[in-house]
Amino acid sequence: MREAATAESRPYHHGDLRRALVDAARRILENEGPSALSLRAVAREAGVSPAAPYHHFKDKGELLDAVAHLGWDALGEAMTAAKARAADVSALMTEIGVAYVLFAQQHPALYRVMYDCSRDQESLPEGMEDKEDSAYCLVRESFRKMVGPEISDEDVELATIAAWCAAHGLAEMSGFRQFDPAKAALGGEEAFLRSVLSHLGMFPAAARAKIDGQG
Amino acid sequence: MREAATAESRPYHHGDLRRALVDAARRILENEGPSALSLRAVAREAGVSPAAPYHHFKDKGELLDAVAHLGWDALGEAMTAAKARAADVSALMTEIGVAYVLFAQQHPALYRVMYDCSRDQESLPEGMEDKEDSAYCLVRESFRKMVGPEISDEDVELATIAAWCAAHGLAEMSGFRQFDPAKAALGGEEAFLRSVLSHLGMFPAAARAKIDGQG
DNA sequence: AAGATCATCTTGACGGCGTTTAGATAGGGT
DNA sequence: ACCCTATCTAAACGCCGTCAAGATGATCTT
Repeated sequence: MREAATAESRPYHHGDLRRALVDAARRILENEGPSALSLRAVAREAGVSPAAPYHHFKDKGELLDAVAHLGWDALGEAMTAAKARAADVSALMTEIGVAYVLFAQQHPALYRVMYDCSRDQESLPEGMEDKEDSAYCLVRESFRKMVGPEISDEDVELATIAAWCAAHGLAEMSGFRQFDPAKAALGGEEAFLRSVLSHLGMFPAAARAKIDGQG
Repeated sequence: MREAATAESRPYHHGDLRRALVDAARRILENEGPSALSLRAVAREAGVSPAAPYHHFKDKGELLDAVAHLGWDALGEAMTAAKARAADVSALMTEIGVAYVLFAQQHPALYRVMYDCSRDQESLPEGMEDKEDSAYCLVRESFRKMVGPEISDEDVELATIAAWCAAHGLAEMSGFRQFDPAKAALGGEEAFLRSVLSHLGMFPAAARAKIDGQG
C-alpha cells in the first residue's frame, strides 16, 4: 500500500494527515455548512477511519480550533489588504470594516466556527490578540492615525473595541431579511454595509450634542 | 396513575406538557448551558419518554423556537423598562443599549439560543419585527425622539439597524478576556458597556469631520 | 541485515443523540 | 357502552464523539 512515497504524495503512514483533516473540514464547511461538520465526516472526507483524527487532535474542538485559526489568518489578510486599498486616512476604518463584514458574508460557515471557538475560549485567537502585527493592532493604529494625536490612549482603545463589536454585530445580522428593504433602497450589499457603519456614529454623537448643549 | 386531576396538576394525559417541556428546557439552559440542551434531556427533566415531545413540536428546532420566543419577550420587557427609567431623551438609547447587553450577559445560554434560532430563520422573531409595539419600533422611535425631526426616515432606519448591530456585537464579545483591562480601568462591567457604546460614535464622526474639512 | 521501538492507523465497541414506527392508554363524544 | 382521537411509551435505526486494543509500517540500534 506504500508505493513511491519519497516526499510528496504520502510522506509517512498516510501523509500529512493533520493538514489533510483541516483541509477536509474546510471543504465540508464550504460545501455543506456547519451542521454537516462532524468528526466522522471529516475523517470520511480525508479517507481515514473515524478514530484516526485522535492521533493529531485531542478532540473535535481542537480540530475546529485549527480550522478557525486559518480563518482568522485569512480575515487578517483581508483586513490588511483593505487598509492598503484605502484612498486616504479618513477612509481607513470604513474600508477595514467593510472588508471584515464582507469576509464574514463570503465565508459564513467558517466565520461561525471562528467565533464559536473564540467564545468557548473567551478570547480572540492568537493572530487577533493585542500584540505587534495583529489585526487588533491594525485596527487600533489605523484608528489612531485617523482621529489624530489629541485623543487619549484609553479613548482609542475603547473606540477600537467598539468598532470591532459593531463589525461583528453587522457581520452576524446583515443576513436578516428585515434589512432587505434598506439594502434595496441603497442599491446593493456593500452600499448598505457602508451606510450602516457610517450611521454607527449618529446615536452617541447626537446624545453628546444634546448633553453638551444642555450642560 | 391519574389521581384527582380536575384542572390543576395534570388536566389531560400528562398535563400541559408543551409548557412543561419549554420550562424544562429553560431550566437546563440556565443550570447546565446550551451544550446540555438535548431533546432527550428535556424529556427526562419533564419526566416523559424521549418521543413524547414529538406530539407537541415538529422537531427539536421548534422546541428551541418556543424557548427563544420567551427569551425575546423577556428582552423586550427589559428594554421597555429601561426606556421608562431613562432620565431624559438624550439618555434613551444608552439606557436601552445597556439593558440589552446586560440581559444577554445575565442569560448567556438563553441569548445564544435566541440568536441561533433567528439566524436559522434569517430574521428576528415576531416580537422584534418592524411593526407596532415591537422592540424594533421601540428603538427606532426612541432614536427619532432623540435626534429630532430634522433627520430623514432613512437615516433613522439605518441608525436603528446600526445600534442593534452594535448592541448584539457588544453582547457577544463583552465576555472576551481581552477586554478585562479596559473593564478594570473603568471600574466595572456597566461602566465599560456605557463607554463602549458611547465610543461607537468616534470612528464615523471623526471620518466625517475629516471629509467635511477636506471637501 | 535483523530486531526492537514507536508513531500511526484500523477495528470494534460504548453510550448518547434526533427521529420514526407501532402499540398502549385514557378522555370526550355519541 | 362504544368508538375515536389525542397523548404517551417501547423499541428500534442510523448517526455522533470517544476510547481501548490490535495491526501496520517507518525509523533506530546494533
